[in-house]
Amino acid sequence: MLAEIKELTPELSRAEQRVARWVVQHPKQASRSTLAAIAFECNVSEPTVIRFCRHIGLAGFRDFTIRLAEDLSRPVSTVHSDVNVDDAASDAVTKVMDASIRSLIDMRAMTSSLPVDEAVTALKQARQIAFAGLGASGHVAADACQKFFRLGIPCTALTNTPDLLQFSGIVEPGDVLIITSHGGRWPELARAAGLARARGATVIALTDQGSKLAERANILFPCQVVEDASVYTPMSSRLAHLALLDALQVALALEMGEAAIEKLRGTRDALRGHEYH
Amino acid sequence: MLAEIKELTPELSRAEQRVARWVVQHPKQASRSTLAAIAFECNVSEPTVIRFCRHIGLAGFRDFTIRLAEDLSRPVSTVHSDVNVDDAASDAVTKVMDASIRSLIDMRAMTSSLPVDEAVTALKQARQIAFAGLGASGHVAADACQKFFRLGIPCTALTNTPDLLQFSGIVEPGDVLIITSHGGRWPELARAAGLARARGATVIALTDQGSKLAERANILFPCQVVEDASVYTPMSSRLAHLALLDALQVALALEMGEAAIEKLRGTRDALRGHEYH
DNA sequence: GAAATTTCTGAAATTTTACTACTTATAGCC
DNA sequence: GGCTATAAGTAGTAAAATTTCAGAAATTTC
Repeated sequence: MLAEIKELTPELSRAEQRVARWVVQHPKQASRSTLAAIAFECNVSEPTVIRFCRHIGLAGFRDFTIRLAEDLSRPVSTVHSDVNVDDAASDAVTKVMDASIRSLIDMRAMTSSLPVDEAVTALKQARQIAFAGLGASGHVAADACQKFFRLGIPCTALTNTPDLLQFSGIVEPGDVLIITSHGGRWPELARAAGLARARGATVIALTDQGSKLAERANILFPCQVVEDASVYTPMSSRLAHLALLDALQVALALEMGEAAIEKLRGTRDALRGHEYH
Repeated sequence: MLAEIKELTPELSRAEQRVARWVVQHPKQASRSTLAAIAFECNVSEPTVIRFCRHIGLAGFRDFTIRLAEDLSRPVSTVHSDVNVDDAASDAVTKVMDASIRSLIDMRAMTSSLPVDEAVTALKQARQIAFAGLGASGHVAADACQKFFRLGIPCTALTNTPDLLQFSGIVEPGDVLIITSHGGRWPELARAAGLARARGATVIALTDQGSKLAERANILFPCQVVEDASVYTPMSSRLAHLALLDALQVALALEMGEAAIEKLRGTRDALRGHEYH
């Protein structure tokens, strides 16, 4: 419906165009405002707002608010997702959430083409697993580390360059190094991947397909990088990485069978007593 | 929301129950009716209908129609499929991804009822912001800390109990403490929230609605806890928390205006030279 | 089992909100 | 420039939501 309003805007009269523009920019607010409030916000009279509603094919203002409310909570994709300077706080929140959801959906769409089995096989045989990432990806690495460690596998998180490089200089064949990077552009990551691989470790990369890091990895989980449209754009890819690592952990646990279940139960029970005291 | 109404029905008075039942049976009609029409249909008086709206936690009848309309156009949450021992690795991956997506969608569906504006107002005035979380939520806290720090606001991440408790003993009025917790069951978190609040800080909690922590927070972002069906179930709520904090950061940046943009550009430019060398 | 207290419910009044009728302003055209 | 047509606003009206309050039901207490 917002798209429709945008489309019809040129055909409306001046004052009504003002209403149309405001509504498109503050859809959430619009759906909850009163007629008078919108008229005030747009500097037009109340009848103008009603005429606007009629012109876009609705019965009246009452109808308008309900339709808009329905529209706003419809499955994603309807609204354009770039955050705008004029957005009300709650509109921005919705847009950011939508972007996050989209990035997960995109990743899900590719699951069938991902090298899940290869990765699980490598992880199952690993003597130890290291998770590397810098900046925001560092948190992904740390989170994943904690996740996999609960399977009873020795795990480390490497979230700075010196640690990572040192680690890649001492890995042994069979060790697995999982490197997470948004764009794969940090040269140290590619270097570490090269070193680790040369020493016989398996390098798994979650990064952009065309990057140097991607080239040097044994197993690649490609993640298309969405170019930052504005300074506001948060790095939604990191959510996709987290979700993918969650999924890999579960897949690995299944592959490990009873052993994994026992470990997972162990971690859970250890916390339980503490939780309620 | 309809589910919620059903659940609350027994607690309502007789006349209000009639309204509740009618609404559940004619949700679409209810969303487009007037107060008088519904009162007539249910054979109750108009105030009764309003009281019904208030009892289910809404502001009034106006609020009711909009919420209902939003609710009705939401995609019905399909059955969440638990990971099965017999699943092939790639099936498991898909299921876990689906669960992650669902948890984000659920959160997105609630955005309209979240106290975004209150939170942004508090954050804008904050002298400093602290992000607290234990275990997996610790990574969420650390990630959020890094995000908000880029706006030029003094930020800390508190990911263990001693740090958190000490911090809550020295906060000053105007400071904001954001506590993230899956179930809100760790008693230390509630204690810290109480201490911080007593000292005049604003406590924002991302946690389960019924928890002690939730009670003690100034501002609550409720996150329904999905009971762990099996040991495999990963904590998807953490993704929702991350996405929500992303969204809050963007909302805050918008509210801060030019100042925020300048800071964000600054952080970006500082990295740029390094990225390609 | 009656009195007292609480809770519930609806009638009527009040306020707010959406909508209409009519008037004034504006822009286009001969 | 004056006429026409359309746009926008003022003021008023009907309708809808909300509040107040008093009577009715239910519950508790003695």
